[in-house]
Amino acid sequence: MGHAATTRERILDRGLALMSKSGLGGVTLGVLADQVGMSKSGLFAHFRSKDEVQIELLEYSSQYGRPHIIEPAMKKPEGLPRLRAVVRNWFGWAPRSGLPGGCPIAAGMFEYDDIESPVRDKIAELEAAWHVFLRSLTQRAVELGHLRADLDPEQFVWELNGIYLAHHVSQRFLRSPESDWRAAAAFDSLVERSLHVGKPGKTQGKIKAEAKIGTKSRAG
Amino acid sequence: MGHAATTRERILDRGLALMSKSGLGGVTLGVLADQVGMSKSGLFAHFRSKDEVQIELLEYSSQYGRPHIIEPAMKKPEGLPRLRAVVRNWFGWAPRSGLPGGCPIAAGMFEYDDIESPVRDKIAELEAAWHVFLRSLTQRAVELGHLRADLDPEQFVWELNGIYLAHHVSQRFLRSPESDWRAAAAFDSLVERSLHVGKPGKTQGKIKAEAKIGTKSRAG
DNA sequence: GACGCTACCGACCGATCGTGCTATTTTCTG
DNA sequence: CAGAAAATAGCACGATCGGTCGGTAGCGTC
Repeated sequence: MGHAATTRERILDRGLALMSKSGLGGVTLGVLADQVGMSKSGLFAHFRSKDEVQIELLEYSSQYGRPHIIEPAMKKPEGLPRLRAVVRNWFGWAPRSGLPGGCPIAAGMFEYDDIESPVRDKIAELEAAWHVFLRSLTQRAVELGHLRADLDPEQFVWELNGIYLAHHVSQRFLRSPESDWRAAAAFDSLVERSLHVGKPGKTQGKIKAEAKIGTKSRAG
Repeated sequence: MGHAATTRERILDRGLALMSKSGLGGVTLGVLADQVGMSKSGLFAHFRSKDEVQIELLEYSSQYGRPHIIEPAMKKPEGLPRLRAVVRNWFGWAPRSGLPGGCPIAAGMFEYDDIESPVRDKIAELEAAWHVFLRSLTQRAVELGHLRADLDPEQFVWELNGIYLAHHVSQRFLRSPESDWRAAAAFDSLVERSLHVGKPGKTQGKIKAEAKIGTKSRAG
């Protein structure tokens, strides 16, 4: 597969833009073929089904994001700096990388939350992989003492994901000019309270207890 | 519009379930008519267009949620207790209220982030109203001294919305059994750091600076 | 020059989409 | 019971959906 930069790539390129703009459901064989400038059947000959088009498109978008999000951050020192860099590149990566619509995977998680299909499985796979990656970064920051030792990396990533989604909505749906710095502020706040062991006030004590219980019940 | 119950309500009822399960785009005149048990044209006579069906469905879902989310919380004392109660009722309200699929408005925000249409406007309207409501609750909690005076209610609600979205994804897409307590923990953490005036350490100063930079660099 | 292979096209399928127009049935009113 | 009015159904339209099929133009190979 050295440099198969042929038609298939042209299809995926166009499809990526289309998916970003119109969502996964908006990627239609007819419309996509039109965008690429070939007949529907000509395009279809490259794939076994529409599902396959969508799945490859999702994979492609994931690969497409990597050099924009992960790679530049990998030059930063391990631990918190690298985590910060990844997050900075992550938030709003899609429009910044030439995808006019938002992150296709984020949109897909809402579009396919009930529909059972291989496309859904693909989204879940990508999401899980990204989740694991973020958690490993977080865990490394804990190991290096950048984040406090008793931090629950799972919870950290969970809340981080919330900030990302809020940013997505704030930017793409509400079109708020505040979204960037709101997200940055939220993230910094998340980091800040993950730095050192905070004074365990009564409220926090209760939280910890709840968290522990939950953690235990799922430990298996 | 006194008590025009009957068919229109039956349509909206069925439509609400359908919308929750299949998303806004899944609400199709044919399918909906089938669900209601009448002909497509018979159903269509009650509305001027499909857009109107969707818009009324969104409004209906908003009204539908109110007694499950807001009203029981209004019995709680003003300020933080009431805010807590609303949030507790808010997270996961849809499945808890008989909507098998998730919150239709949340899903709609991702589905219609690029499509310009009156449906989009309706979602934006509902979202804005909810946002205002949450902010007023937060502000009241500040006024009563339950939350710290220098808290930015806007940012509070912004982050709260992130937790809600993360919960939606965690529950509906990932189907994680953890979602409920993860969300509760995140919310408690958000409240906890909004209680008292945190020491404005050097880190926080740096945060502000970065946020400013980020905003500027992307402003173009 | 006949062959097979790949890439692509145009036409077409049955289904469903939103949406009109015209009955027909049901219900309300006098 | 008549007749108006409202509710519902029947039907057809153009468009689009995912997908199939038969065909053909270009190409390297014997």
